[in-house]
Amino acid sequence: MTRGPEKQFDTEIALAKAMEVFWAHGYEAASLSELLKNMGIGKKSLYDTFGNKRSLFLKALEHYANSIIRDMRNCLAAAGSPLGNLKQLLRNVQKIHSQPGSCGCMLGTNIADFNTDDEAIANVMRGYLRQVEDVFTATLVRAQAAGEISPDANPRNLARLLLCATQGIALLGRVMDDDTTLEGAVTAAISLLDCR
Amino acid sequence: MTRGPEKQFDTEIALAKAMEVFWAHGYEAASLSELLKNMGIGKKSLYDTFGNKRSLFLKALEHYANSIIRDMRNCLAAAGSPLGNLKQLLRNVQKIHSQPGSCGCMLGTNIADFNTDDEAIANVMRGYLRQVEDVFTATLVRAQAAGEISPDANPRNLARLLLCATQGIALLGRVMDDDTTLEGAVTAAISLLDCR
DNA sequence: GAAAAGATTGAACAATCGGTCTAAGTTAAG
DNA sequence: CTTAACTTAGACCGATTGTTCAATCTTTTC
Repeated sequence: MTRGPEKQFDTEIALAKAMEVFWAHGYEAASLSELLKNMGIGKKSLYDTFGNKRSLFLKALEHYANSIIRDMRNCLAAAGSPLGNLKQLLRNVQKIHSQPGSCGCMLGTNIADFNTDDEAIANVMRGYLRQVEDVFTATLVRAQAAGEISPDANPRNLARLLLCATQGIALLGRVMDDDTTLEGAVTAAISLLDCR
Repeated sequence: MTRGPEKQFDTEIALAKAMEVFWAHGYEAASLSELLKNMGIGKKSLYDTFGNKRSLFLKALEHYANSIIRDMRNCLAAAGSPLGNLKQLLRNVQKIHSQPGSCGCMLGTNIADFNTDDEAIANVMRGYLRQVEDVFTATLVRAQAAGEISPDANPRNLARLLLCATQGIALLGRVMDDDTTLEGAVTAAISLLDCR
């Protein structure tokens, strides 16, 4: 079997810690020294385990995206009214990003941070954003089938608007010092969804 | 009077060039070497004229914000229906950020780029965002007075939603390779504004 | 105990960062 | 022409970037 000592750190925990750093500061501004400090491992261990900074970031991004998409699905697939669940989700988004020290969505922050012509990263980002859009769409389709939103509404386009709006909310939450802006935006969105 | 040779470059043009670099890459990723190359001046001239990188950024940000807020006002204050003007603005936003090579909104990009605890920068950002919100609000108030949107609507909150949505649109435009997402989002927004 | 395999530490790498400063060049006033 | 004021290009600074690597340590197998 394996020879030599076991790893002195948990790969998953280290990855989660790395994710926090990339989340808070974005790819470029997340320095190796801060990553290492937060992950609690040495340089060589990082490179042996995760490759390099870029592939560590990709793994952390995957960890993040899978996590929030799972949470979204859980929230929106809850029993009861699809529209009610959607409203609840929007309120949750508002609450999370209104908290002081909130650092936005890791996807959005790094869309801004990465060079726009980095196609490899852009493709990964697009994939995750598309998943979010799809989750919104599926919920809106069910809401429409249940008669909760207008039969004339276009669920796919509505989902795209929700995607843009939530990304904007997460972004603005990074800089706003009170929650009136985010609260108002979500209130307006909910009231528009109710208008049939 | 003044002695010695005149400046060999135009301060305003150099500032506009600096703005382009900060716009495309964000504060951190905009290196001095690229700034100097694009501005076409020497290091010493930059530091003598603009102070340092940070104050150059603040001047460039001011230049950008004043410019887009002026454009917004022009578009929304045009003759005719306030709601019609607003729809036109949203379509313009979509078109701009759908173009290949689009690098988003300089405000949004740098909200993501800057450390969240940099209060000085955050305050400047908040000021500009608030101005955008106010322009949206004023237009919606006029649209409401003209009976173009529901008398029950809350113009301030609607403006906050439009602020978040447009920031999200600008952000996603950086990474999207086709315009279906942005087109759908704006279409949904316009159709929601029409729902009374 | 010897040897092999894996993990860790920390020194060193070249490159680049933002920023400073000296030396040279240019122009206007006296 | 001299001199003072101003601009410019570019060498230079220490610090930090991401990355590599040799040496050391620890544990398991034979």
